[in-house]
Amino acid sequence: MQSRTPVGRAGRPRSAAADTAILAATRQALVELGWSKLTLGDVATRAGVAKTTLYRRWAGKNELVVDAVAELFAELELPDRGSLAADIEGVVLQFAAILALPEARSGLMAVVAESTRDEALRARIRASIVEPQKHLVLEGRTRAQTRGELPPETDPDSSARTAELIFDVIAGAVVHRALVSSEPVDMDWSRDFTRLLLNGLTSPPTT
Amino acid sequence: MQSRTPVGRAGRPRSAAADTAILAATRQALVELGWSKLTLGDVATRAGVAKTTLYRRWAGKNELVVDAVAELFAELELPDRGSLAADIEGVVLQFAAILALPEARSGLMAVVAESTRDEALRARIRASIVEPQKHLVLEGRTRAQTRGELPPETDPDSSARTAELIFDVIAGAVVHRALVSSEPVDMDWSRDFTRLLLNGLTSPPTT
Amino acid sequence: MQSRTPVGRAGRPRSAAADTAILAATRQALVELGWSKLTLGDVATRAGVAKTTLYRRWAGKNELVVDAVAELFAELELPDRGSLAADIEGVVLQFAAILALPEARSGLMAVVAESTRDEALRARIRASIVEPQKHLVLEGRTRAQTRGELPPETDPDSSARTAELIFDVIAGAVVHRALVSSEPVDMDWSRDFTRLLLNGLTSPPTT
Amino acid sequence: MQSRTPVGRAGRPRSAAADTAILAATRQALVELGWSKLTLGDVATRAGVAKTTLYRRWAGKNELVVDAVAELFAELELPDRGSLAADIEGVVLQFAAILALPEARSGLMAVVAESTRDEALRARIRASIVEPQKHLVLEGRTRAQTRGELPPETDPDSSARTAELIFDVIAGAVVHRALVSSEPVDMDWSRDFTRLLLNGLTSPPTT
DNA sequence: CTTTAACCGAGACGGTACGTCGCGTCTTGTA
DNA sequence: TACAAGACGCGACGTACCGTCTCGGTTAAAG
Repeated sequence: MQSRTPVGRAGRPRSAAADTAILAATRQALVELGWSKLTLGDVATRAGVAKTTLYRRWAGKNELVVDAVAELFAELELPDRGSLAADIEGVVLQFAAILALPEARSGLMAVVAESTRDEALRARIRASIVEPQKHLVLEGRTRAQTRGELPPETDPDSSARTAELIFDVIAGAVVHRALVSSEPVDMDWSRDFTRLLLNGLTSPPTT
Repeated sequence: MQSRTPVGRAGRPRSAAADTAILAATRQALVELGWSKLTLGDVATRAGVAKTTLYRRWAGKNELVVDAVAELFAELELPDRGSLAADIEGVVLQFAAILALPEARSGLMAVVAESTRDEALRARIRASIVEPQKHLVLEGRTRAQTRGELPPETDPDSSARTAELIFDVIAGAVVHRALVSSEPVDMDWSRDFTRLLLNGLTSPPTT
Repeated sequence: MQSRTPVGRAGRPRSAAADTAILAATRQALVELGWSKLTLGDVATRAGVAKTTLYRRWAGKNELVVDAVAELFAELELPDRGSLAADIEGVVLQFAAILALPEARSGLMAVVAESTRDEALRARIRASIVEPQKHLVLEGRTRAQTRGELPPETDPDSSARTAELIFDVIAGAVVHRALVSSEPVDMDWSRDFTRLLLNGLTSPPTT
Repeated sequence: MQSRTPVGRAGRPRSAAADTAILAATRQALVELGWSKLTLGDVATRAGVAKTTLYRRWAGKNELVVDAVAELFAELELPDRGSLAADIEGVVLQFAAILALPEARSGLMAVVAESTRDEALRARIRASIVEPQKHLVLEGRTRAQTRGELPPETDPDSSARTAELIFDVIAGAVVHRALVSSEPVDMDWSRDFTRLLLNGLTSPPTT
């Protein structure tokens, strides 16, 4: 009757626990059902939450799955294994381990597919999942330069372009091997791939 | 493609025109609506065909879209441009041109996503879309060996493994650049990528 | 592919049994739940029918309940009990018996309430429920005139107006007694009411 | 009307203005939306009040609307127009005028419909809306007896029964004419009805 | 040149999920 | 203790597609 909202917050605050429960439930549903049979009603039930609560926080299935999958990739890091080749092999295997998780396989490609017609979704995927991994390439290069395995950068523009290129090559090759060719990304493949990346086609493999 | 009226059977044969019309309608719907909003009822209407006719020939949306998209990739070939580098750049640009088509972008990734939980679908995608392109790698290598740009094969096992690896690297990198990073696969990128593939990281680009 | 719809009917015809089952299920739900807790989903389940089938045939809850209730009133008739007074008493008791059914009580008033803001619904109620009963008044009057209990009509306009008036008085009084005052419409009340209707207030009851 | 802060209670007292604002908002919403589309959240907003405040005072939509509608009928009275017939015609027209208000039409029948399955609601309607009007019948009869238009009462039981009967006949007929037959309750109809009520069917109208 | 079996269009059917809306309750901070 | 604000669990809404099932009508190869 008198009102006058004095400052920022009014009303009951959103439950922080709900977010956690919903994202976990989403991953569980991805494992059991896969992307296309996952329903938001089912996720809500698993999370012990009402469907409306879910819709209040995410615009739809796509956005929800992006967030759920992003948490899986957040743990990637670049351990120092002593040489550039060993560092690359290590990160390739880590990446492959994540792609072996059903919740990642099913969810990741589906949102990428959806993003071909939705610029906002594409941006969200890049911001939440892809960009945060690019530091791996930059760190790896800096470390290799420190070791003297790679020459220092001269042209900053070329430097950035090359980093992007390497990222696309590594990420693309691993994803294609794992999800399209459907063959294992194991230590053998990782070694072959790394040798190709470092030496190129014209320096023949020395198997 | 998938049906063919059984031999020596009485009764009215299936309309051949229907197959063509349905696949064309599917691609048109992919362009206008994208995978997730494409409905089989709508495809049937566009094709001037009853829903039953469609279901008599395809098991579902996934199988239909695989066939519709496969026809897009069937036209890829390896023109002889005089050098291994030029051949690779050429095929990369051709591949990118197909991935620029909305019906390919939207459909391809979606069926790959679905295939993460459906072995039969995965096999169908490989048989219809992926495997037919591998000859590009084999032809390119043979041609390069003839030219003396690459040494001849010694170990047949290593030879096959390397071909698979190169295929995953090329296809994966282009797809990742085009659909995930969402950056253009143009002549510049194609040249950078080919140089990396041929020379490797440790032979620095000479831009 | 060839088509040319030759004549009237195409496609699978609607199930006649479904209509019957749906209306019966509606009345059962009215008995158990009442108007406001009746849901179309529940009616569909009771009828062993999909919700879509129900919506294909009725625009909404209102229209459905009108049809379901109309069948209850369809059985009203005017038995010849020998005198105008006896005839009126008989029809009043019949009417009251229907209003004693929970499915009639709950449904009838609710759709009348809804109809106060929906001209189409109001017309449907009149056409399906109300108008079909007016012949009771006309038959009763004709019969009474034949018996010499009432004078023959002179002015056709006045005749119609009076019939409408009598209908409103009888129907209104019984409904009000049963549903608003919530008192029994039994033989005593029926007799009192009939005496008032025939003799008026100024000819005092001779109880 | 229904609440009243308990005596001798600590804490902030309930706002009296809120009750008024809520009931007015309810009537306004009945006019604009009708019973079935009226929502308590909307009423609260219109009244400038939180939903909790509303629920603290009324159990639900039914109770709220009964109170809102009751205020409309509270103003009915029996002006002395000189004769029994004129008095009846006057009260009939007054009653009809209220039933012409959208907030009364829509609200009244709806709560009556709801009351068919809710004894407490039925009692509330009678206590708040119906019973307070019965004095009109009693006053009218007394006045007519004073004038000599009607004989004095002899049997108190019969007297009460007749008053109830007349009330049901008048209220029922007017409601049926206005809401079901959906015809105007104007001076002509009022005169016809009054003549029938006073003289009965067998004393033919002298139009 | 007729069978006759499979085809075809249309569209109704039993389902499932959608995304929204209102309910009545609760949890905040402020008065 | 009341109050405004608004999140919450719940359940129904009406719609859209799914994949299946009648229908009546057609069409080409087999008899």
